[in-house]
Amino acid sequence: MGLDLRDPLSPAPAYSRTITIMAETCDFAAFERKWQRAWEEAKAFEASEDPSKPKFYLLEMYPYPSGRIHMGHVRNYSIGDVIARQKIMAGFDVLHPIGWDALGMPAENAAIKHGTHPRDWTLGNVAHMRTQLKRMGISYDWSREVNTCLPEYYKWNQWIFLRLLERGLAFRKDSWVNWCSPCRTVLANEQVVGGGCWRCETPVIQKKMEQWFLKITDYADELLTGHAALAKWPEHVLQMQKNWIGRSEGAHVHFPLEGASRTIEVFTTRLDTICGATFLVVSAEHPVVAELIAGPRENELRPWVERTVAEMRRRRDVGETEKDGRDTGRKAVNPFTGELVPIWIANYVLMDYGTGAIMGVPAHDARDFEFAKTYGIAIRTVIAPPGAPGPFDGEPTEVFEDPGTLVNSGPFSGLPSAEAMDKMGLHAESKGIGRRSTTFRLRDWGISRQRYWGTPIPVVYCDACGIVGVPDRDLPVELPLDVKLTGEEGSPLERHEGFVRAACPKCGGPARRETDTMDTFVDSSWYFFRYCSPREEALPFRPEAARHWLPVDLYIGGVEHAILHLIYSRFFTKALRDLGLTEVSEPFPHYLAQGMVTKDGSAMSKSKGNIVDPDEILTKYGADTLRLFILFASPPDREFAWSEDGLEGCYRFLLRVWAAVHDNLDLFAGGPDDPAAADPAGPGSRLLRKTHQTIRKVTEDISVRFHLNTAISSVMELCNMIKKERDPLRETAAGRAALRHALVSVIRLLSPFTPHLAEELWERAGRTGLLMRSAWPAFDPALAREETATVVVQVNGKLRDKFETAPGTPEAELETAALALPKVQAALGGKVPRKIIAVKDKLVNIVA
RNA sequence: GCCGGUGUGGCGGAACUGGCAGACGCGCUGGACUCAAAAUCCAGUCCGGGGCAACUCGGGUGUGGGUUCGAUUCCCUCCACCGGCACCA
Repeated sequence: MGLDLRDPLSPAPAYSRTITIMAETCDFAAFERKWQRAWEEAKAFEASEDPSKPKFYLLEMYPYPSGRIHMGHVRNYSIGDVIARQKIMAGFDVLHPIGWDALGMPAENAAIKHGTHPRDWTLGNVAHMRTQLKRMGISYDWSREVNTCLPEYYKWNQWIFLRLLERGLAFRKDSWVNWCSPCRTVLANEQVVGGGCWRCETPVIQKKMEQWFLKITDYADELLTGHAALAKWPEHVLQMQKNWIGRSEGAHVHFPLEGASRTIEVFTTRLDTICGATFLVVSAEHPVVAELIAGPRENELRPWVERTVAEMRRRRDVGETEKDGRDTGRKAVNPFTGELVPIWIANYVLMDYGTGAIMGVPAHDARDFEFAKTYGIAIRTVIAPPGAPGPFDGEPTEVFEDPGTLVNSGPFSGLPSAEAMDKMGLHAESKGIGRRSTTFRLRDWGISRQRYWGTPIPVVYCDACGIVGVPDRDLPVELPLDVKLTGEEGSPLERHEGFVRAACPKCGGPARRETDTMDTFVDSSWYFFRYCSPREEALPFRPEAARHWLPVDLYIGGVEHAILHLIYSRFFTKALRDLGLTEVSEPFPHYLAQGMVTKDGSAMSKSKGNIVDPDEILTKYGADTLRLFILFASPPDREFAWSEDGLEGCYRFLLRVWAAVHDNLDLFAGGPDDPAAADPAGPGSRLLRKTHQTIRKVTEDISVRFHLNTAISSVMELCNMIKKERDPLRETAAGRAALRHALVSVIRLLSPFTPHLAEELWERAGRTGLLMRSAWPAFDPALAREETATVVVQVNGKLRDKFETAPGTPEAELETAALALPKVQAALGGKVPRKIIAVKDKLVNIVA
């Protein structure tokens, strides 16, 4: 070989080879466009819903149309494309859709800044990004494209909302909510990350507002138990969701208030420690506080309570603060011991978890211990550590939080913790003083947003009828386009008279329209259903279409949505199931969490200034090189480090493939590739075997392990062998057949990764019809089988020699052969083997 | 603090079920081609020692231990980094 590999982006040189073949310039730019057009004309990627084929629904997270695609998108969509294309060739009916998560604040902020309309800004971005994705050659079924900012999409957000409203799963609540000042809107708990806004990182403050919520907590238990069906999710994502849902088993117990008819209810996960409850603490925000402080000390306590409440609201979500409390002077009865215990108000008890009140068991809870030490409250041991001698009547000097054996607990003394919790729960239930129960950390999903560019919440407020849902026939409630976006406080919709003023659908009287819009995570919670029947006009999606396609067979996307989108979507799917629209309970049984794209050690970001723009790379190298590199440099679920040198290496590899095919172009003149013409025992046998081993490896790496990087390296290995063995092989007919078969296999195996180059070489090798329409290569296990096995010989575990043998040679023969090796004898140095371990086709280890 | 993940050459990474550590690529070194450079091609490249040499000896997968004939792989300890949760009773 010795082909001239010119820079394909320089003008085509009139260059001829002196050997046998005309060198054609490898013009990526030209043939990438050519094949993109050919696929489009052939509708090669439109899902057929052909019942004779097995279906495969492959989904990648749809992008927010921010303006341009970034490397994270390139990676996500390149990974998906390899799998989609391989599945298509393997005979599946593949649904591989794309759309736009097109509502949201950036559009509105851009509009305020640049005086454009969010709609124009968004649609402009969509148009640009669509051409970028097409330039990447991703195998999307563009006929199913959805765009959430169009009324034809968000109409169905409203429809679903109304169904949830009818079932009480959407409700209005006046509560403290997370407020982000720069974004001028409320945020859901999931959207507060480390105390700050998930978008702009500004610390959120608490505001009391009446808001719309979706009752995700109704599904808390199922969201957790559903994990059993998610065996193909990464462990850490399940763990994150588990933490987020925060299920705790325990008991609710009533402590009667002394001198009153009411009780204070607490939640505990350690009912076994209740006899050690020497005080009660209520959150400073607890409604009972007003009653507790009423009386002579009110003037003393009220200012402290007010200060503490203000402090707690400001500090919410920012870690531990010093414990501070006040004794109310009031007492409650411990229902298990009958003792009177003091009631304290403190800053360390959260109002929105459990009941907002706890029993203080200082001997067995570190926080209560700290509090009791500070304020001199009695501490009593009720759980003995295993094997501890006792007695347990004095005050302990440290906390013991593990389970143990009950002491000082009346009739329950002597029981182990687990058993005591059961018995004491039953006791509480029979006496009517409490019940065993489960509590969750998960909160209902606040979906109201005080911004313009979102789905209008379809309700009106009528003085006579109250909250009234907009009737289905009046959907969509369209977002008015004639609004003034000024960036002032309050929703622009509030100031839009024509929008706000409405007639009550019930009584016809004057009514006011809801001006909040929906969280955009509502849109993405069901978009994968819409893809199944994207132009459906009677329902959000056709149930039969959903039945055909759902669940999504493989979902690919970044892990940053582990407890946002991925938990909301699971909730929506269950809610839609309960509405009778689908039968699936889990939308994504298989989730592949793609790793981050980094450069110089940190994630690509504007603030770090380490962004590489895919457009630049596409212009310089083309789509195939970019795709290949981003898939080759690391496995999909790991971090990916950008490197221009590595990219260059992939580019060179593709030129070598181009050269290898052109250098042997004469072999393809004789008709189709026929592996039978290659002789498994003849001159091309090594290459033939390597070819079939490579087909096997690439097939498995793509479809079983998703190790796309090793799939690519195995094709590289095959290319290296082709190059090395080319000249002698061309001497014989069998050799030429093996060479041709290997080259054709390289083209076909590369097609999911570098589809344009593969199509181009397929055509140049004389094949007719699209490579995409041809079948995925099958491997012949007989041809892939090694004809010899290498047996390594160790002496005392150290490698000393190796030899070749026929596969399946019995262990006894291997032992004899190994002992006969001179190097082995030398290593033994006359010592007599004590033991010999032989493993068929693998090794002999001689222990002396 | 609790939970989860990761740790392998100069770099990205490979080794699938406990059996040849470092595939493939980058980078680097030397050579060919060239007036020269680039590109391309060929050869080498875990570390250390010995040999003119085909070679040979020793060490080596974050640390320390364990199980095993044999450990990157299984178990325990510790360390580092990344991520989640965090006064959740």
